[in-house]
Amino acid sequence: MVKRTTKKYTVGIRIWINEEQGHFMGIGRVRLLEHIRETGSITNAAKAMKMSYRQAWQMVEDMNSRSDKPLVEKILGGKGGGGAKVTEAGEKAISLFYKLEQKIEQISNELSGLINL
Amino acid sequence: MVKRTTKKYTVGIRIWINEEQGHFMGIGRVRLLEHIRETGSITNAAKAMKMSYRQAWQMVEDMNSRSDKPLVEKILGGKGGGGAKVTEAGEKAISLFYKLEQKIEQISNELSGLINL
DNA sequence: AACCGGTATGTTTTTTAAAACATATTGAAT
DNA sequence: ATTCAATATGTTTTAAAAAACATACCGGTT
Repeated sequence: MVKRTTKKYTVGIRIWINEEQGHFMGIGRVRLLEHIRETGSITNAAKAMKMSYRQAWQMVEDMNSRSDKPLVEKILGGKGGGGAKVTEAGEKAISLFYKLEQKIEQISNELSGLINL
Repeated sequence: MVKRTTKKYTVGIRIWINEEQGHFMGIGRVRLLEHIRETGSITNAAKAMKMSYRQAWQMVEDMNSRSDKPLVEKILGGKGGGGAKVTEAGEKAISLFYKLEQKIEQISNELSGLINL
């Protein structure tokens, strides 16, 4: 028995991807992309996440305009009024993010073990 | 020449310490502790950081009440009206935080190299 | 050409967090 | 016992972010 602390502490970590202008994509936007993939539209993705369509649309717009290739392809009008789909570049971004997050997750656990308050 | 991306991306990371009830101490509170150490009071620390005394006081209160031993010792009344000083436990928390942050910093750089968007 | 459901975008309202303000309390020093 | 500067705490105001609302546009389908 070496430690005699009463409280239990852990290390919390948040990770995101920065583009030149700053914050580009965090877990929230990744989830949005996934919901777009599932539902086929920004409207329904937003509903599923209980966020406003406006905000969801703006996030997509921001990501698209700041990445080399758009992460979401938007379809205007037509059958069903249109929709949105995650592009190949979008899928790549999603999996990259999870890869990074996974590495961090494990490191977070290691660091928690170092706490000696 | 293997990569041909136009944009440059980096990984951003935030780290903090959780106590059982959740967020306990991040970089903001660490800086507050350091300013208290420098100035000898919550009042002056808050001024130096351009935050309201009220908020600074509440942060100290929160940290003290949730840690085993208080991180800040507050002196009420007396010479100069009183003051505040960082305890041994407080100093320990500060250096632990920086130690964790430093490890993370380096990992952040490594991960940035993995980005291939 | 009328319909439909989603995109696109401006405007207003609500919510929430932070700041600002106000005042009482404390205790050593004079 | 008065003073002083800091702690302690309640109340009000401001500011920023999110949500809500409203409406125009778009283009296959019928």
